[in-house]
Parts: sequence; structure tokens; C-alpha cells
Amino acid sequence: MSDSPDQKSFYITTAISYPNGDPHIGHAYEYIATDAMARFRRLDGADVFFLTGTDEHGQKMLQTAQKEGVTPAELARRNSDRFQATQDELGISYDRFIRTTDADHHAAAQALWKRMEANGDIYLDKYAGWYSVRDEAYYTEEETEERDGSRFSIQTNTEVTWTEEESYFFRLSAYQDKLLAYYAEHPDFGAPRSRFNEVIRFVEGGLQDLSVSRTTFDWGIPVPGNPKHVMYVWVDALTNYLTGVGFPDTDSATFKRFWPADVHVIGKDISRFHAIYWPAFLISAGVELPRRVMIHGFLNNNGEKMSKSLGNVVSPQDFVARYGLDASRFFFLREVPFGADGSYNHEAIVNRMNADLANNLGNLAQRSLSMVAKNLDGLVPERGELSEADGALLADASALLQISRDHYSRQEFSLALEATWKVLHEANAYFAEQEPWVLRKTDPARMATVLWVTMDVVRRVALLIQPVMPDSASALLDALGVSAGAARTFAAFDDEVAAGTALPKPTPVFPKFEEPEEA
RNA sequence: CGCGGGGUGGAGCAGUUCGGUAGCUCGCCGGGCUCAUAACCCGGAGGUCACAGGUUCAAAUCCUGUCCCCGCAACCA
Repeated sequence: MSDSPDQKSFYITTAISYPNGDPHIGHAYEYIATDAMARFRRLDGADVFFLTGTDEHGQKMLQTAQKEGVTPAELARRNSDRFQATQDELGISYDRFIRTTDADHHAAAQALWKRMEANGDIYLDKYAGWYSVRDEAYYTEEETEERDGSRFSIQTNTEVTWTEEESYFFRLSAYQDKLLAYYAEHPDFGAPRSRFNEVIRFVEGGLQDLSVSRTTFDWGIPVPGNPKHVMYVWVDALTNYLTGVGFPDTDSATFKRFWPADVHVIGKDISRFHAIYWPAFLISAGVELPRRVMIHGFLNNNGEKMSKSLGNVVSPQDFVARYGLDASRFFFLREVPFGADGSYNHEAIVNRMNADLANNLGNLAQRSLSMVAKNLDGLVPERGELSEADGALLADASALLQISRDHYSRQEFSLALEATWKVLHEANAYFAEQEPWVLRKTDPARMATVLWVTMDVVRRVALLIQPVMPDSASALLDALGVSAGAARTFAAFDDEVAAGTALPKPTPVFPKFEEPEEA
């Protein structure tokens, strides 16, 4: 992790989604957060590589395909396309959308496997347990019970039989100390701290070797040298982060530039895979470890867990159709402290849209810009000498860049936005106190300065919210006469818009949410 | 002794890692302004920070215990 703005490369990833269903709002949440991070670093001058995609192998995909009467490859292609389309609709600025069925990924996964094997960490043995043919799953002794001379899975009530399957194992047990040492040396490797602590405690409790191949189905990447086996889906899936930057060609320009990854953004359900298995695999393979695993929480629908059986799963499309893309993106990043579980409901969303976007920001822009339009011929005002109040407000606005950098480097989106909105509140108070509508008659030059100061605060805020609300920020910058391109990067944060620049007729950028007419 | 999350003014939340004036949004009451998207600004009421002990000059924050709520088959981030 580095807070330095001159760090030139930045590699960030989402988890790759398992496309045996449709994308829902939880997927969208992870995409949006990761996208905001990527956009922020791009605006701050970093060379960003943003990887996302789909994890298409494994038994469940196979089952779903069989149920639907299509081949797994067809299912994967179709559903993966849906995930990619969703990302496009959400404005996700990924650099590559990887699919684990991609040819280069097969090569990368097999290369990683061979490296781990060469290091002596992979061995062939038998995996034994209570297997339910019906569920196609193994259960532990405690998950089964004896009834009428047969054994059943307690959860699914299906008959299980003692089954032994040949399987390759990864010597995870050998990595306990190495992982714990690594965690100790890199206290920011896992975040938030509470979730990282869970991971550490798990490792301290001892690690067992991990079954890393299957012979019961063939929808996966063949194990090198033994095509009877396909790789366990997590070995396959995690490798995508390497594939994305050119592995196994570790001498390639992209690999040298972007690996190790700066941040893996994942959900709390898969922290174990990313914070334990993945670093162990990489140590074994002699590959550097990612710098940070950022674990986000889950979203609840009005406090209720999202589930298909409750019928409260919201699609990203529905969400965006109702509230708009930028407002949706803003809501999740502002409302939910990243890392914690969050909740959304209509009232909270409307509240954010109206209070934060329409009133605090939109109205501030509108009230200043319409005075410029009406009293200054729509030209960016000439700024006079700055008063103490001007300087104080501008200093607070100016400080927002570094504050945002600090928060973004820790994925604290809600805090970055909170700090930004605090300055907007100050700006509104400043505007009321300066009374430019009075100055219009008493001191037009001073009025021009007050309008200039206000506009400059709005400009800085608009620059900073580009990662969260790209379209709205762009509209706002248009209204402020900030030309596209370099003037919209963070390098131009302390530049000033040239006086005399002609501005378009101001129109509200953030309309209030109006309740649809009840029938 | 299964695991985890949580209990902070009317509602929803932040703050708890690294103890030190209890903060934000909405709502409510009063005032101001009229540039603006009936918006913006100022002030106010309202909280023994679940409970009980402990440590400390000082605890929402650290320690111990108790109570209560939520999630933990599958789908699923």
C-alpha cells in the first residue's frame, strides 16, 4: 500500500463472479467500489490495470447447464456475457474482462500448478468422506446421521455412502508459520482489521492440506500430466489475477509492471480463499504476494438478507432504472462504510439523493452559476483579492485531495465522501454569510470574487467525485467551464479556471427524486 | 461452552484499531435569507452510548460477566 500520488502503476481486481445465475445488486456493489478506486488512481496519475471477469468452471456450472439442456461452455458464455453487460451498464472501467475459459488462463493455471508441484507441495492421495450422489457433495461425519442402518446427510436428507476418490493435495499445512509471519509483517494485508483477525485466528487454529483436484467431473482445467483430474475450482479461479497481467510470462512488461496486485476487492464469504489459500499458493510458486485483500460486507434489503426464496433480490438494472446510475453508485459508496454490511431501502436512497446530491451539491452549483449567468454575462468571474473567509474555505477545499487520497488508499469511500460533503456544507454557509445577492448592488467586484470562490469549491468537489459519479461530475465540470482532459485530472486540482471563460446556461445537474404518481 | 455481526437522542447510522469536549443525515421546534432545485444559513429540544462490575486522573472506546437482537441448508458478493 502506498499513499503516494506518484506511484505509477496500480493493479486492482474484483473477485471473478460465478455465473450460474444472474448478476444482482451485491455483484454491482463490488464492481462499483472497485471501479471508484480504479478511477481515482487514474485521475491521480497512476497507470491502472483493472481486472474483473467470471469464474466459469466447476460442478455447479455443469449441473446448471445440464438442467438447462445446454453445454457448460454455452451456459458459461451466455451468463458471462450477462455479467459483462451489467458491468458496462454500471459504467465499470475494467481493462480486461477475464473468463476462466480463456486460453491464456488455462496456460497460466497449469503453469502455477507446475510451479507448486515443482516445489514439492502437491501430492496424490485419496480424498475420503461421506458422499451424497444426489447432492454430488461430501459431508463430514458430523454432518451425517445414521438411520435404519443407512447414513444420511442431516442438511439435505439424502443418503450418503463412504467414498474414496483419488485427489491431488496441496500441502497447505506447511504454510501456517509462513502465513502468520507474513501477516505479522504486513498488518494491512487484510482489511478491515476485524475480518483480517478472523483469518489470522483461523490460521492459528491449524491448517490441513487442501484437496485441489477432482475426478468426478471434467468441466475444468486439466491437471498437468494427469488429465483424469481437473483442478479444484479455487486453484483455477484465483490464478486469474496472475493471468490478467501476463503470467506465466513473468518477464513480460505487463507482469513486471503490475504484479503484485495492489488490491484484491472481495466479499466476506471468500476471505479464506484470498487471505490464506492464495498467498500460500503464491509462496509455493515463488510469486510475490498481493499487497492487500480488501474484504467488503454484504448488502441487506431493508435489513433483510437478500435471497431468491424471499424474492427480495434486486437486479442492478432495476436499481439503476429507478434511481439512475450515478445516484446508485453514490448511494452505496456514501451510505455503507466499506467493509461493513450495509442496508438499502427506498427511503434512505431518496434521502441521499435529495439531501446530498440535489440540495447540498446541486443547489450550491445552481445558485452560484445562475448568479454568474444573470449578472456576469455567463463568464467565469475575475477573482479579486481574497478575504480571510475566502482563504479559509478554499484551504478546506484544497485539503480534500489529500484527505481523499488517504481514504481511498484504505478503501474508505464513505469517509472520503463525508469529508467532501462537509466542505460543501461550509460552502453553503459561506455563500449565505457573504450574501452575494446583496453585494450585487453594493460591491459587484466583491460579488464576483465570492462567486469565483464558490465555483472553485464546486470545481474541486466535482473533480473529486468523478470516480463515484463520472457522468454527473462531467456535467458539473462542463457547467463550470472546465475543459475535458488534463484540467479534469487531480494534477489540475489547484489550477484555476481562466476568467472570462464562457459558461453554458446553468441547468440543475442533480434533480430531486420525485415519487412516481400513485395509480 | 459452534462461528460471526450488532445493541449510541424519534428513525437510520458514524465514532470503538491508538481512552480525553457524544458526531452525521432525516424528522421536530424557533429564527434568518430570498441568489438557488420550496433550496440554503443560524439556534434549540432530545442520548446515564444494552446492563453490571473493574482498570484509569479520565471509558461509547480497554478488561470481566450478564441480557437481548440478527445471520450461518441451498441460491448467494
